[in-house]
Amino acid sequence: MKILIVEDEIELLETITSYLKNEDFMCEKASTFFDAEDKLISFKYDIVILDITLPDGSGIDLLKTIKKHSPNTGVLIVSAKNSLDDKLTGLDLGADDYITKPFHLAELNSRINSLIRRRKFAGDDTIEFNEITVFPSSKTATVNGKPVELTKKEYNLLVYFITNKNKVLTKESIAEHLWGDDIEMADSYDFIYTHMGNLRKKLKKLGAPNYLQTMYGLGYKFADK
Amino acid sequence: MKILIVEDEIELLETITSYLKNEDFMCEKASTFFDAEDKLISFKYDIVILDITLPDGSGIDLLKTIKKHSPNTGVLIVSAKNSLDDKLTGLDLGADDYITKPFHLAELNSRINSLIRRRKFAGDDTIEFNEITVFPSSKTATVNGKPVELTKKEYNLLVYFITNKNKVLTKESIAEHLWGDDIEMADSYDFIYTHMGNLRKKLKKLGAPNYLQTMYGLGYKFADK
DNA sequence: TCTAGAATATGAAGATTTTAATTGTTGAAG
DNA sequence: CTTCAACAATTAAAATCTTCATATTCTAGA
Repeated sequence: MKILIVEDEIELLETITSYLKNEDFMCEKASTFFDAEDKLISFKYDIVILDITLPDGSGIDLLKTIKKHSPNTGVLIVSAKNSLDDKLTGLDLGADDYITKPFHLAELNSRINSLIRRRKFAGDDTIEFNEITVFPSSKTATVNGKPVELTKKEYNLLVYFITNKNKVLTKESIAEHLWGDDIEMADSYDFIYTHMGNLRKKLKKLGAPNYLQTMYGLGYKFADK
Repeated sequence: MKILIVEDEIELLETITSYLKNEDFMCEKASTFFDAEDKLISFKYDIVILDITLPDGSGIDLLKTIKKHSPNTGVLIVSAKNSLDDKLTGLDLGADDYITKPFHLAELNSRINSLIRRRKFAGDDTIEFNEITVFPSSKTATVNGKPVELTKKEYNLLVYFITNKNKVLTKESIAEHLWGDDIEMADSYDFIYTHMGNLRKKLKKLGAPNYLQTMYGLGYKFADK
């Protein structure tokens, strides 16, 4: 998933970039109109985060350029302006979403993810970890090239772990992520043990090491060794 | 669900109010600091939508008043300012969420709903339609006072219909609302027929009329007659 | 090191959800 | 007024998810 971030405030540009890199996106930066235009014509991006208030040109023109050269690229407009007109103009011209400064990075992240979902960019993309490969477009996965028969919950569990590799995930966060509103928190979470067991069993059967490590009293971690 | 809207821009105040009334919230308005303070002390609200930039007093002080008199009230701060400081101050002082002008009414609505979910305000609240009563706090429902044994999907289905009574809901929107990411759109939606049938059967068994009307080729409508 | 209690794992039963096949219904076109 | 095809309902079976009872593992503290 390749993202171009167009933002003239250097500090904010760096903040966003390092945050999104940490979320496992491939990021490139552009801090001027011409830099952005150049990169947009030369390379293909899945998503462009576009500040429309640039000092040396209008972001709206960049939006037109994007839609002309690669109509499948998703555009998330960032603006400090309070004008509703900007918002509407942007959305009319084909932007996919709009976020007003200041914003929390978490919100930016969630908008990017909802954009990915809506547009099904996932089509071109795979998520990998050693011998395991996940294909979001078809919601399937393979181990050493052999397909794993995963149920919906197991698939979601695997994706959640693989996209948060090397991080300890608590049962609470797993429950929140996979079940959301449907689950009353502070319940027993017993079912997670079951799903973990089933997922481990299926991955093991196809020859993957047990990456799903139990961190006693803390949660689980998906990692090597 | 009782909501107080504190906003000095009269036009916006009216817009928000009529929108939220249409979403079946009980709304009251306050356009000045003193009006708001008066109402906050005299009545109990589940949620306060609070513009912190009032001409005759600081919204931050109102926030303190709210937290002092009724700590369980949820507060959604509205601000035109771009300052991150305001946001943090507000959240530190006990606000539950923050939205920057300008915003779409749909976004306001979704934030209110997520606030309701998080705080479990639903505890005090019921949703009713003739002989049917839904208790969000326990995720249960009754018909003529007799409990209906509903599964999770059936419960969600009933809530979605009853909170959108008299509106035609397409199979697509039902699928999106109940299954969200977990479902690939443009699928068959066959399972909705099954769930509809099961829900109808259970409601009928307890003596409720068939409110779940089929709108051939369009979807379903939950309504009288 | 040993032990008790908490945390996690496992397997099978029970409940729910989804699929699939069949039957019934609707409304537009002839 | 028919016919036909799309839409919807119904039912049973299959798959999945959750619960429950039991077993195992882990860790802090004796």
